[in-house]
Amino acid sequence: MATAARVFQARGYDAGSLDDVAAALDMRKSSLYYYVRSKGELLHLVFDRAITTAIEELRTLATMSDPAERLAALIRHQAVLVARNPSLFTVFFDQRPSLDDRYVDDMRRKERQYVHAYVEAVEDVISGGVLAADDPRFVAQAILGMTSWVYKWIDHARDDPERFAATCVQLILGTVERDPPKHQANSFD
Amino acid sequence: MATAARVFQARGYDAGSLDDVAAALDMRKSSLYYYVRSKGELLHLVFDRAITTAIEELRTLATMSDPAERLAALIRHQAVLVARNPSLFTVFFDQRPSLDDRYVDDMRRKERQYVHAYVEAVEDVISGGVLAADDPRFVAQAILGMTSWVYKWIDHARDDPERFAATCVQLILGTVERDPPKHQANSFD
DNA sequence: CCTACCGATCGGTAGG
DNA sequence: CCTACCGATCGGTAGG
Repeated sequence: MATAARVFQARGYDAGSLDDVAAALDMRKSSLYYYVRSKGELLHLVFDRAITTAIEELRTLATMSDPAERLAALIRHQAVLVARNPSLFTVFFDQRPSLDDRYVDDMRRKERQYVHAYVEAVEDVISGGVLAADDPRFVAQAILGMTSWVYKWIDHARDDPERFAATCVQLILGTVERDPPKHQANSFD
Repeated sequence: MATAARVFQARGYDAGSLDDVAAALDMRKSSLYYYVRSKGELLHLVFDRAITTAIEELRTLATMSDPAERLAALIRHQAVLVARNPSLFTVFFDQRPSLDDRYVDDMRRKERQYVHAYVEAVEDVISGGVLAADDPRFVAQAILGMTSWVYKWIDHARDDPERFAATCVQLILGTVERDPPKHQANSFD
């Protein structure tokens, strides 16, 4: 899946052939069919890995009681997760039109649930008075955009995911980070 | 170009065939070759339209003297531009791997210049004390992410680009918008 | 996990 | 701007 993600990131889903994926794994194309039924299933496996990883780590964070701390954790979560797995999320975010129709409903459902966690955190922070804004959905999408976008520009030679995450938290919540919590290494790239 | 952008947005560049583009224009595929030399050239035309439109409107905004006002204008510019032309910018942002190698250097040059205008505006606002942050590049990319991301989720039936733009400005600069400036209608979708 | 191969799609051209 | 057509690529299968 990680190899497929890298191939699809570099060439796009259609142009990235199963011959390319197999070559990167030092095998022949037909051998891949021992593991997957079709190229479409392989793409779905990549999508599923992305959304499942994201949701699993989110679940524990969503239980934090202090609204501002919870939102800060969600912001760091998305920035660090995407920054650490650029090829996985490049495919997830940019190859949506190639995903087979039979998977899209499930994917959209999980994504809506994901966005909802951010909307809820934003609402809680707004009612606590830490943040002023009219539309929590706009704020949540702005946050998801500023953090997710990192896969488009991050250069691992110079940019530290944790430092970028801290910048995002500061921009939204206006507080300087003192003791950023440790994130577990969770990279597929 | 607008039709091609819509086809490539819906199906992706490779899966969106010239037969599809031609059908949407009520012609035959071969007729397209009167206007473009190749499918790759058509894609480049879409890319060029996106970056050129973005840069042209940016040029006038970049001359504003007040740093905070200038940054606010840049934020609104990107949010409204992308929100109004989702198919154009979906192709521009997500079909990069399909762009022919001979165009990528030019595109990256223009993009760097574009990002630089945001970095500069952020630096000026920071030295003015309106915003506190260590790395202007992180802040600029965060701003470009929160605004550009709008093409992924905007629903024109319920979401107003200008209102979202105002939310972004408020999140970054913390001031409530009173009299948002009118933007010219500039939509290709 | 391999070699050999088939069939559909699709970018592109000929010629009008 | 059209009809007719070619050739390459590539997902997928047969059979081992």
